[in-house]
Amino acid sequence: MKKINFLEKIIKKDLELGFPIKKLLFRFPPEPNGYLHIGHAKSIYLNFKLAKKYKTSVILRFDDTNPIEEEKKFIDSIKIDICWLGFKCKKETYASNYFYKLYYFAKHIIKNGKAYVDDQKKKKIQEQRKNTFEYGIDSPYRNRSIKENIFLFKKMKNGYFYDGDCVLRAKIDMKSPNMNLRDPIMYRIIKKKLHYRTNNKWCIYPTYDWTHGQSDYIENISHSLCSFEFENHKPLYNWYLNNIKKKKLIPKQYEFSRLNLNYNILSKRKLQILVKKNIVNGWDDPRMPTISGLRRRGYTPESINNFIKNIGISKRINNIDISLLEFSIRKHLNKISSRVMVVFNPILIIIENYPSDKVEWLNSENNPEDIKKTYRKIPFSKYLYIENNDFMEKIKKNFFRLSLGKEVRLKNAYILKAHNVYRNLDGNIKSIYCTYDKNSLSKTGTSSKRKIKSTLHWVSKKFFIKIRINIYKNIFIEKNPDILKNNNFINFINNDSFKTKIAYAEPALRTATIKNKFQFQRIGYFCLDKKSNNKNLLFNKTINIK
RNA sequence: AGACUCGUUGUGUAAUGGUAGCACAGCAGAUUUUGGUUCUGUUAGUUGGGGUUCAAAUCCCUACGGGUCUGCCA
Repeated sequence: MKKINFLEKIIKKDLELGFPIKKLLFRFPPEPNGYLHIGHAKSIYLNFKLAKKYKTSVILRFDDTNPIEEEKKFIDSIKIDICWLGFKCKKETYASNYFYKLYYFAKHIIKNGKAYVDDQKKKKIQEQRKNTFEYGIDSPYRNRSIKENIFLFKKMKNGYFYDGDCVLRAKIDMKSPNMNLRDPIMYRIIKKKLHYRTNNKWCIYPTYDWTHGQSDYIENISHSLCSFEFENHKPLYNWYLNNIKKKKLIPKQYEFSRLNLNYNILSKRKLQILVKKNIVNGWDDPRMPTISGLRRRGYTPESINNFIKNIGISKRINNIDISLLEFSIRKHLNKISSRVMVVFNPILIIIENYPSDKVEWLNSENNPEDIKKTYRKIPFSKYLYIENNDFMEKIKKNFFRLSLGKEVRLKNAYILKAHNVYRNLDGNIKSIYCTYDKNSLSKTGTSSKRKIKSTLHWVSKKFFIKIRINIYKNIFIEKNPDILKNNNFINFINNDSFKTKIAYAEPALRTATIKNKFQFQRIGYFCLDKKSNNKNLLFNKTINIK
């Protein structure tokens, strides 16, 4: 039986009660003030999957009501990210398309005596609003005549006032326990920055609360799904809708819990602080939980969508462990990535019974998970590098790799036996003298009966290429960086979250492209960074192998 | 302090009055030319107290705990 979340249940019930299925319509309403992050992926996935299930669609609506914060570049990035995640919107709209309609609705509300122009300063209004355990007090301008309000609202719109001089307020209830209903602001004057779309056409801008429900109404959205912080806004959402003309479908708002990811912060505003303070290198820094950051890190759309699917939708506070995300990406990358051999901390192997001028180009399988087998050639020679920590001089319990007198398999090559080590003057091991069994080549079957417990990756000293690798760790050292509130998450920055390293890779990596995903065998998953070039190959570590 | 809201193994999420299940993580074993993958097994849960009922995670009461709200942000 398929799991069905509480929102699907609500919709199912609506349909059972007679709501026409053809009128189902959803929306995704980002504000273009930053890049999308994995929390948005949850909302995107939810809406698009519902739309798909009921054969309807999703409108992408840019909630662009605050010119101070918003920019065109964010619009572009948001569209790219949604597309990359694999979703297609029915159409793309803008709240700013509805500024005139909203103005008309506002006049309607004023005419019904339900809104007024308040000449007080911001601070005064805030004082009068009081707090959650004290009644607010009415503004002295609350009972202006309708005629005067209409007159003043027009003057506001026509630019007679300056930023902060006055606002339009809904006349609801200054004593409401819900602060959102204590005469909320509907319009404010913003002249200090022009809107990136409407330019200087408007100097009054509708607030989120005033805009959102009406935009849903205009677009015939049936179910307006948002995260829990808007829960206390729902009575206001409904109040506004009840106070505009209603000839048609009234949208309904439902809330679900936003995504919280351990060791991460999922708030555009907070992520912006990381960008502005240069704690990270831009919105697409591979440490960022942004869609663009995850993409650059090597995450696939499939892995992100699968992760979102697995965590589900509910109304309770959730703290998702990062291991769930990691599981998703490993699962997908295991299926699709090409296996290659890269040595991170090299130690030299000298094969005493292998001719010094001989080179064998050995066949090597690209991906054992792939049904259609493909192969590449890797060079084998007398001098090789293996990982430093794959060798231990003395045999130790639970250590299956190379030690003196013991045999290991070299991946795709021969069985190797270590005999001696050569030390530097400082006592560190410089190289390991070994012999190989020439009848033990991989897949030839000759020595395959022999029980070899361990298989090592390696590169040829003569043919390896140097690559640079970016290695990332969690950007925060605290599981819940928001624990102290007040933007103190900065205190928990992990100063050790980024490292770069040189490694020795098999020559096949020279032809890597940005679309390829690699498994550096026994180490992890990696992909080419956008800053890589032919001379300096640069890789990002996506995730270590388990 | 109030209004609204949410409490199910370590983490998520199902079960809408009838066997508390699934995924991740953990642990154990098997397989393996990646200490990966795969497969098998396994540990662990209904916040407490009362009530209704043949039967309660589910309904009622109550206590406790978490979250949101005092922007002219969204």
